[in-house]
Amino acid sequence: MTDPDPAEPRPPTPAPGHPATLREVADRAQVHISTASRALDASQVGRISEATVARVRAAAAELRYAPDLVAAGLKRGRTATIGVVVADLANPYLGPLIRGISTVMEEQGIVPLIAETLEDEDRLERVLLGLVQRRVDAIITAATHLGDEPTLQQVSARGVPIVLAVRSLPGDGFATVVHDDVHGGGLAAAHLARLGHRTAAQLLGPADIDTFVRRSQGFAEGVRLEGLRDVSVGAHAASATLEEGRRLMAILLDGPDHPTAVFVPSDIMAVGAMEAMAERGLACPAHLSVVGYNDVPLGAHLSPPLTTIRLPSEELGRAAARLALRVIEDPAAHGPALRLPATFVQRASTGPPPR
Amino acid sequence: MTDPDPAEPRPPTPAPGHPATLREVADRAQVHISTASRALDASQVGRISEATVARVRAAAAELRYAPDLVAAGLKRGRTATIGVVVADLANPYLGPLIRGISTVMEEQGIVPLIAETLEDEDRLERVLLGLVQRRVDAIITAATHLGDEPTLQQVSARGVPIVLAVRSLPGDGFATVVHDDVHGGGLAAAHLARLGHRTAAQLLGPADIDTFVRRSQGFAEGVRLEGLRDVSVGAHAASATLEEGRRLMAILLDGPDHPTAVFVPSDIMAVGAMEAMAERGLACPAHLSVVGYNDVPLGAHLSPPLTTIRLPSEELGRAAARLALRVIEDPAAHGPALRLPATFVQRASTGPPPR
DNA sequence: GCCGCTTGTGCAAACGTTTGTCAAGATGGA
DNA sequence: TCCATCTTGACAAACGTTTGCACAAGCGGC
Repeated sequence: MTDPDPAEPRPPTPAPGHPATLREVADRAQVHISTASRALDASQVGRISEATVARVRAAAAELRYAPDLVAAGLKRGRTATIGVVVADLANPYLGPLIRGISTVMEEQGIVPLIAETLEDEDRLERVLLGLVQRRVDAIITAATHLGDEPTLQQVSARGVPIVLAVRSLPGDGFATVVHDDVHGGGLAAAHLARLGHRTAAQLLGPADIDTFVRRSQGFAEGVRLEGLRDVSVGAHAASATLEEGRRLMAILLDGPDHPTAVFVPSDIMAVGAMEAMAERGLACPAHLSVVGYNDVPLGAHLSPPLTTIRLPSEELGRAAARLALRVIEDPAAHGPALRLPATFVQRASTGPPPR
Repeated sequence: MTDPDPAEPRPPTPAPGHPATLREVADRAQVHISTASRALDASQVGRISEATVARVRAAAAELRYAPDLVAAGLKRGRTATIGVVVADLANPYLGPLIRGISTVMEEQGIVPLIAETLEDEDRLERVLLGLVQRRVDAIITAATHLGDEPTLQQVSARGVPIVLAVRSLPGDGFATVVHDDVHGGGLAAAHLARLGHRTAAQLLGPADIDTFVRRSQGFAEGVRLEGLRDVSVGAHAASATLEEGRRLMAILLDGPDHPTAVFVPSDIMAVGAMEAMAERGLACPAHLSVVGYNDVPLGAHLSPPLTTIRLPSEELGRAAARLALRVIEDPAAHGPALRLPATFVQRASTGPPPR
C-alpha cells in the first residue's frame, strides 16, 4: 500500500503513443489484470471491494483507458458490431432506415458495418462473407432478391443470425420485418377508384424483388375488388430507376389500351413516367393520374406534387434492430414476420379522370 | 503420407456448427498451423512448397475456411475496417459519398463502420471513441464543426489517422479533401450578375460548419467583384433544413431592402425559401431568382427546376478513401488539402431581374 | 479453537491468428 | 567426405482481453 516513489508524481496523462492497455491499468492500480478487468465490468463489479474498484477506475481514467473491443470480441465471441447490407446507398430511402437501425443499436453500444450489393448476387455473397469474417453479432439485410435463400442459409449455418428488413423471402426461415406493401398497393387502387377512374394500369418493378411483387399484388387485387379494368402491360423494370420508369410508361402509352390512371411502384420511377407523359404532351393529372410509392423526400415539391404511399422507414429500421437484438440472444426466437402499415398521401398528381 | 484411415473418407462439408478454424485446416492438411497460415497468405506463400500449399488450400476449401478477421486484427494491429462518421444519414448527399468511400475500400477488402453525429459534439466524441475502441485503421469524418480540432487531435494521438472529408478545419493538421466551395459560391454570384441582377442577397448556413462559411465567402466575394449590391441579412440558419430556409427567407422578405436574386447555400433550404416566397405571393424566378447548392437528386423536377451548384460527392468519397489508404501507410504523408471543383447547373429558378 | 462460509483477489488458460526464429533435411561444391 | 547453403516446416510467443477455478483471509457458530 505504500507509494512506490512519492518523489515521482504519476503523470496525469499517458504520453506514450500507444493506447493504454488493461495490463497498464492493473499495474498502476497495483492489482492483478483480472481484478482490473472485473472492476471495470459493470456486471462483475460486485465481486470486487469498493476500494479496489475505485483504485482501478482512477487508474483507468488517468491513463484514458478504453478497452480494446477487438480483443474483447475475440475472447467473448461478441464483437458489438452488426452488419447492415443494403442494395444501393444512393437510394434516399435507405438513409432513414440505417438511421433507425443505428439509433437503436447505439443504445446497446453496437456499431453497424455497412455493405452495399448494388443488387448483384455475387457482391451479396462477397459482402456477407466479409461480415461473417468480421464476426458481426448479426446481419440485417435489406438487399435480398427472390432466390437468395441458399446464400443466406449458408450464413446462418455459420452461426450469424440474420434479419430480413424491407424485403422478405418466402417461408418463415428468417426473422423478418417489412412494410405492408400489399396493403400499400391496395391503398393506391382504392384511391383511384374513389376518384372515379374506371380503367387503371400499373408499372411493374423488378420481378425478383419481393417488395415490388407485393405492391403489385396489392394493387392488382385492389383494382379487381373495385371493379376497375386493368390494362397493365406485362413488362417489368430491370431496376427501380427513373429511366426504367420512363421506358415502361412509354410502352404503356404507345400501346393500344390507355388507362386514366397509373400506379408506379416507386416515386423515382414515377418521375420518369411523368417525363414520358410530358414527351407525349400528356398532362398530369389532367390527362392521366399517377400515384407513386415511397414518399421520396422532396415529393411534395415536385411538379406536380406526387400522390404516393408513405412507408415508415426509420421506424422499420428500429424494428429491425430490435428484432436483431432478440435473435442475437436466441437465434430461434423470431416470431412471424412483422408488417408495418403503409399510409396514403394525397397530393396533386391524381385527380378525377378526364371526360 | 499414408492416409490415416482410408475406410473413413473425409467429409466434404464441415457440418460442425462452428466455423472452421485455421487449426482444423492445418490438422486436415497434416501440417503445422503456422505453415497453414503461410500457405494461405499470398505474401508468404513463396516460403512454402507448392505441394504443401495445394494441400492446405484444398483442406481450407473443403472446410469452407474463412479466416477470423477479428483474431487476425488483434494480432496484426490492422482490422481492415475504417470508420466513417457523418452528420445525418437522412441527408441524400451522403449516400453517394459513402458509396464512393466503400467502393474504393472494397477493393482493398476494407469495410466501413458508419456512425452518425446528428451535428452533436458529445455524440461526435462518443462515436469517435467507439471507432477507436474497435481499432479501425482510419477514420474519415464528414461531420466536423469548427472547434472540433481538440477532439480530433485526441483521436489522432491514440494512433488512428484521420481524414477530413467535405468539411475542413483551419490549419493543415489533418489530411483533407473538400469541394471547392469558395469557387462554388462564386459561380452563383457570377451567374446572377450575368443575368443582369444588380442587387443580391445570400441566406447563411450554420456558422460553425466550414462548408457554409466557404460558400458564403465565395458568394460575397463574387458579389463584390461583380459590383452587385449585397443586401443580405446577418441571420444564420441553425441547421441546413427546409424550415430554416423558410425562416431566413421570411426575415429577408419581411425586411426593408429587397434583392432580385438570392443565393441559398443548400437545395433543401432553397425549397423552404421558395415556400416563404410563395406564402407572400412572390413567383420564382419572375419576382426573385433563387440559386441553390448541392444539386439534390430530384432538383431538376422541382417546381421550378432548381438552378444550383453541383458537387461530385461520390468522387469526393473515392478521393477521401484513397487519401485514407495513404495515411494508413504513413500518417504524416498527407499533402495539402485536395479541392474538388464545383460546377454550375442552370435550370429555371433563375432568370433576369423583374423590371 | 475447529469448521464451514463468505468475500476478495490472483492464477492461468483460453479466443484464433501471425510471425521471428530455429532445426532438420536436401543440395552442392571442394 | 565434409562443410556451407538453401528449403521447408515446426515451435512458441505474442496480440489484449475474459473467466473458471483456486486460494487466502476474515468471521460467526458451535
